[in-house]
Amino acid sequence: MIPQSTIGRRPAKNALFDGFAAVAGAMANGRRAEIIELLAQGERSVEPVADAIDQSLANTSHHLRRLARAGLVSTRRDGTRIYYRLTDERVYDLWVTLRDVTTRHLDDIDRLADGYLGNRTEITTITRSELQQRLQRDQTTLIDVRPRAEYDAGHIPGAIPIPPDQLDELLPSLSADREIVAYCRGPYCAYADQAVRSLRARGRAARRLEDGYPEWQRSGGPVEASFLTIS
Amino acid sequence: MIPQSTIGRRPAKNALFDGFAAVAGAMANGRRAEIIELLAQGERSVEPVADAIDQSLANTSHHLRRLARAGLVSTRRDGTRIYYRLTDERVYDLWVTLRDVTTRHLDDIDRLADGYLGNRTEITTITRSELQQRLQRDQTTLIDVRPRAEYDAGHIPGAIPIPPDQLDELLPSLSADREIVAYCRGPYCAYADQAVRSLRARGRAARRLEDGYPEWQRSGGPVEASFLTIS
DNA sequence: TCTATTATCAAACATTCCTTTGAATATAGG
DNA sequence: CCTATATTCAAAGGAATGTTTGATAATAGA
Repeated sequence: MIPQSTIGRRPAKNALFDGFAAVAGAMANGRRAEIIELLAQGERSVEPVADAIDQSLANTSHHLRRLARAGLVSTRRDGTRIYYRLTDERVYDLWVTLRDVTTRHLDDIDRLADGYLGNRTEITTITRSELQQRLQRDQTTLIDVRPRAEYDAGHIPGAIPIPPDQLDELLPSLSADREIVAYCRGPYCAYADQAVRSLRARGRAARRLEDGYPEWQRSGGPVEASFLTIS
Repeated sequence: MIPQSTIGRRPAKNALFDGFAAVAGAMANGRRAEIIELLAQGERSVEPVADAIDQSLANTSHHLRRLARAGLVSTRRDGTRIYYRLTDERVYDLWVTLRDVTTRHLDDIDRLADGYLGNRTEITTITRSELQQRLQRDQTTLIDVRPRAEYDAGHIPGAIPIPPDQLDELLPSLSADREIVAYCRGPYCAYADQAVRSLRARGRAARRLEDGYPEWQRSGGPVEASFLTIS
């Protein structure tokens, strides 16, 4: 029995650690986790968020409010719209660390990821540094398969916008003499996998960039932007 | 209305993000947060953990189990005891990042910390690098105010063990000609503050090390250990 | 002022989570 | 085998959480 120096201060200690737990609790819901991943792409108003997570407006508003109360997201009003964004880079760090720890230690996560993204053994990746080299030597066609608004808000220089709803239309128009690299929102974003599968089915050499655009940006890679916000 | 490319795969996407949320949920309880902070000091069996968080054995076992299911802690059996530890360094990173984000963004956290630790304006801190310099020049008396078993399991070279339950006995015996620096388990550990207050009340010059022992160790500072485990 | 749009609030139900209680399991040692 | 120790299991009540529904605020523009 270790002597308790917290005697009498237990309620205060509880309250302090409940504070940390409250922030963890804000991330402890799958839909809110999706929201964080989405807002890492750039600020959004409520409706696009609700669409992305397939939830009602009221429920989405509720989730956003909970994230805001924990300090993870901040808001800005413009006319009748309220835009939500991650409060700062550290919040993104927290999300990436959570994603990373989960990937390493939760036994089921590979099975779950395969369930969502399909078997990924055929999807080979290219590292950020290798991509940068190949781009400099003009050896690679780079495509950005995120929705157009996200491309406009910021993309890797030289990337061709191929929005997910126009994959079938635009993929055949890519020149056939070079390898293609696709990127999207992050390691658990389905768009790039979809593009790579489609290209390989046509006999083209295609890989996906490791992780996605936010990771590229954060690791100091060059970016090009026109500062649009979504909806 | 943005077109939904997740149509039909919504259950799989839900399951994937629920996986991330499950790990966040494992941290989303004040008592479990305390457990993580405690296990960052070294492995423990169930009873010392239950003591530290002032909870019943059954409930503590339940919390540890939940952390284990999320992959955040691992176990090892030795005779009748089962020792719990953080699974790896990344789990500690996750906890530190959560602590950091909470400190920055949760409005109440300063008030809560003051409630537990008292007004900290009088507790000045010293950085790790400054401490290292002063130790090399023999300008500082360094005291480790964690429980003895934690000192034995690893401490900063040259630190004098002053367990929290012997503060009043041992503090007067410290030589009076040098500044004293105290450290303990981390930024929200009360022992070092308690020691600094007590010393300053006696007219001694005293500061606390920023953060605590795990942060010192992790940032590459030298350590000395005798590899004991706690009960 | 009136209307349309965007977002939040309030109430209600079902679900999950936390804690306590008492019983059960696993190991060590006599 | 029997007992003591350390830990987990199972059940139950109360609290917190997630979702839906319908009503309520706040702004822009006619």
